Amino acid sequence: MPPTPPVPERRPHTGRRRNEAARQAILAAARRLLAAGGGEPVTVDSLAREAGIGKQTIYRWWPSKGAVLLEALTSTARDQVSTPDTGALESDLAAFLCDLFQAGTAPDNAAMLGTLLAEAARDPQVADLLRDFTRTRRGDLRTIVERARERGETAAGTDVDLLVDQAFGVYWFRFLSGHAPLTPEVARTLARTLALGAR
Amino acid sequence: MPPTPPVPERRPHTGRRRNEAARQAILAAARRLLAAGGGEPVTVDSLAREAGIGKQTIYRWWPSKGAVLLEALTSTARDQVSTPDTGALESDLAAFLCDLFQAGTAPDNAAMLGTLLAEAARDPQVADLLRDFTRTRRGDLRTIVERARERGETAAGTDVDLLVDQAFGVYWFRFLSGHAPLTPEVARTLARTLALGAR
Amino acid sequence: MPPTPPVPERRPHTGRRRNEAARQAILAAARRLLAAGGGEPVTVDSLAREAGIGKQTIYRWWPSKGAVLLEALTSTARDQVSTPDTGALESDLAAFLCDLFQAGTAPDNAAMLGTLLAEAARDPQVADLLRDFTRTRRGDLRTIVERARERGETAAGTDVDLLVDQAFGVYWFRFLSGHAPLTPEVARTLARTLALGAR
Amino acid sequence: MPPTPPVPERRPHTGRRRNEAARQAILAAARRLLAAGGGEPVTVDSLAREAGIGKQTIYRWWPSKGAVLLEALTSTARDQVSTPDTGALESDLAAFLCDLFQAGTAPDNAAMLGTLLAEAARDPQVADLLRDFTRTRRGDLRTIVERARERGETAAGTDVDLLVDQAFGVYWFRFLSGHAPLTPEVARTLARTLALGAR
DNA sequence: ATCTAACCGAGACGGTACGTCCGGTCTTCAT
DNA sequence: ATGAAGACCGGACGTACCGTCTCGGTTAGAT
Repeated sequence: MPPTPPVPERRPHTGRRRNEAARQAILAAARRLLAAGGGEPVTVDSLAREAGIGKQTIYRWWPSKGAVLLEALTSTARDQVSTPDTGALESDLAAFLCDLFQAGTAPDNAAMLGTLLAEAARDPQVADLLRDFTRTRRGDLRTIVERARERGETAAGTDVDLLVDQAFGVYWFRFLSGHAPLTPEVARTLARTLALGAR
Repeated sequence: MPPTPPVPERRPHTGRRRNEAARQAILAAARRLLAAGGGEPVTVDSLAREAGIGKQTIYRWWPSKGAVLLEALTSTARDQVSTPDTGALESDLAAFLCDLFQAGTAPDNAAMLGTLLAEAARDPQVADLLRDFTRTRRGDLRTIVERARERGETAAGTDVDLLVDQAFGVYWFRFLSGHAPLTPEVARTLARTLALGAR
Repeated sequence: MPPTPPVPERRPHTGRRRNEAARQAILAAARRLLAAGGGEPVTVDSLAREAGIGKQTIYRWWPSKGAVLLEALTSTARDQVSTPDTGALESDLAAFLCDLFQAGTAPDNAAMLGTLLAEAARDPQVADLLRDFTRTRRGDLRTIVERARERGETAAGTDVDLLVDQAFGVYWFRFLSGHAPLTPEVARTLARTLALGAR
Repeated sequence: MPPTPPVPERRPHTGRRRNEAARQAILAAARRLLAAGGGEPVTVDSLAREAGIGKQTIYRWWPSKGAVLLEALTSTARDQVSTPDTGALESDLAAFLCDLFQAGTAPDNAAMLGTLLAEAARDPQVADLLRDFTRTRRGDLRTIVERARERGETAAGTDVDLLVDQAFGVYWFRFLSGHAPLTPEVARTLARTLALGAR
């Protein structure tokens, strides 16, 4: 079953200059297919068909299929997680992790991440892009912890990177394995544990 | 007393039996290819050739290539990590994590896991098997924490699952992303942090 | 659709001595499958299943699959064609050819020959056997012509082999190509032409 | 006169066009492999490798391997046999049959036909194509006989189709069975016999 | 107003791996 | 020893997908 019927709004050829509409059509199609669930792999042909464009148009602007999928993912994920500043480490962490868990468990995003990881594991280019993506996210969390350190909320020897990786580690491990939920309750417990451990 | 045996006349399997040597040859070949590094994907043909068997023999006993790879991995990993019992949570954790990190960063296993994850991400059956595998490993770590609880080393409200997932989370996250090392030093720091948080 | 349900009559294992019943079961199964039409290829497995025997039993008594098929065919064809002796070449030929054409156009035999030729064309052993078979049939026809020669019905320089091959050639060519019928009428016309040419 | 062309707006085929060079490379490779002798079966992979093309390109344009082989054969055979016009039936037949026998026994063509027949016998589509091919060849021979009839060289009741099939029948029967040669001498004898029988 | 070069949808191309099918051999247990 | 069952090796099959190339057509900007 096709995930969604091809959107019939005809994009005009622009010629000469890059057609932004085509670019957006590709990203939108990628999001639809990634989110479609069912685990059907997103092939380049299916992506081109869903977007109503030619395969070459994909390869003209992205180095590989995975790069498209990653951009489709990050362009939506970017603004779903904030870096709150409540003045206390635990509540900052709780807010950040609640957002993270919620975004990661939304069916669409979950499907996207899963599909994307499949690509990353075999396509080194995508793995690099994925690493870049997680670097950015780790940076967000680091910012929160650094602010707490400046407020004197953390002990001297605290390994900030390790703390950050404990948080993301729980998230990725449970997301990938699916053996335990990623509820707001868990987020709060984790925030408390981490804040406690940092003191 | 009824004359028929209680077992409802199981058909007494005629025909040639499964060749255990072939099974072991396949698993051994899978281990060699997974560990070969270079990131070359393990194809079914290469696996059959390396093992000196026919492709059909693979598909007769495993549902997919990934299932073979996973079994090859788990059958070796099982006995590379111990569940130490030093009498104190922190040192138990440190010992366990040192082993875990070491096994996970040994070039062979690292290559195996990476290759395997690629299969898992696209083959749901392999993903299930991988989940089973991690469940077993989590059980080992849980055992350590439970023992500490019986010794009264953990606070009442400690979320054991969360503690376990923090440990494995750091491992998997760094293993997959490769943004930070998995040294014994990190293992000891993580053990201290987790033991502290559990109190 | 299976050609025919496996015949349920259980043959007993005899042990020690060759089981003629198994041999006949194999030939009968071969005939059923060859005649089944539909063009489904007769595989060794399907043959064993249809006959209710093991594959090894086939290879114990025949060198290859094709040899079984050929024997299945010849053992039926042998007694469907006679070598009449009416005292005149033309009527002998007509009788022989009528029989030949009739046997060759019976739906079962037609399917058998077609399937068999497929095997012969790729399996040299079968090709040899098929050659032997046609040699026998050519011999039958030669006998008829030789008798006519003894009666003085043929000219001195008549190439008997060529005459025989013209008869069988028409048969095989039309049988294989199917572009024209093999009716008794054609058989009689051909007999007249050949008898005329021999004079 | 209507402004629109009479052709009812055929879809104007977009996309890259069929590569005639690839087509010719495939046919040439098929001819080489068919003629290679040794009886090695022509596999699709070997065909693709020999032609330097992908397997899919074969399956895109031919329904099966056999169809390729047949086209490879017919495209060469077409112009190896002529329809002579010497003014007399017997000499016309002799010339035609000499050509036919010579072409059919040339090692290259013989190997081709043999290999091809194996395909034809199991692939109905190829069988159809083969039938078309023989129809064309029969047409050539018919032409010769028709010309003789116009010259009054044949008796009234002559069955032209049967005469033609006698000629081709000898050819195919001996070619397939290989029990007797297809020499020019045989061709001339057959021509004399047939011409005689037609009078 | 014309030309031209980059863009577009479509889809054929070379190539690699897949999972299935089959032939002929080998092994197990029962008769 | 023979037979039924069926696992085994080897190897061809036809399909799916990737990333590239080529086709006719479109259009922005240079001439």
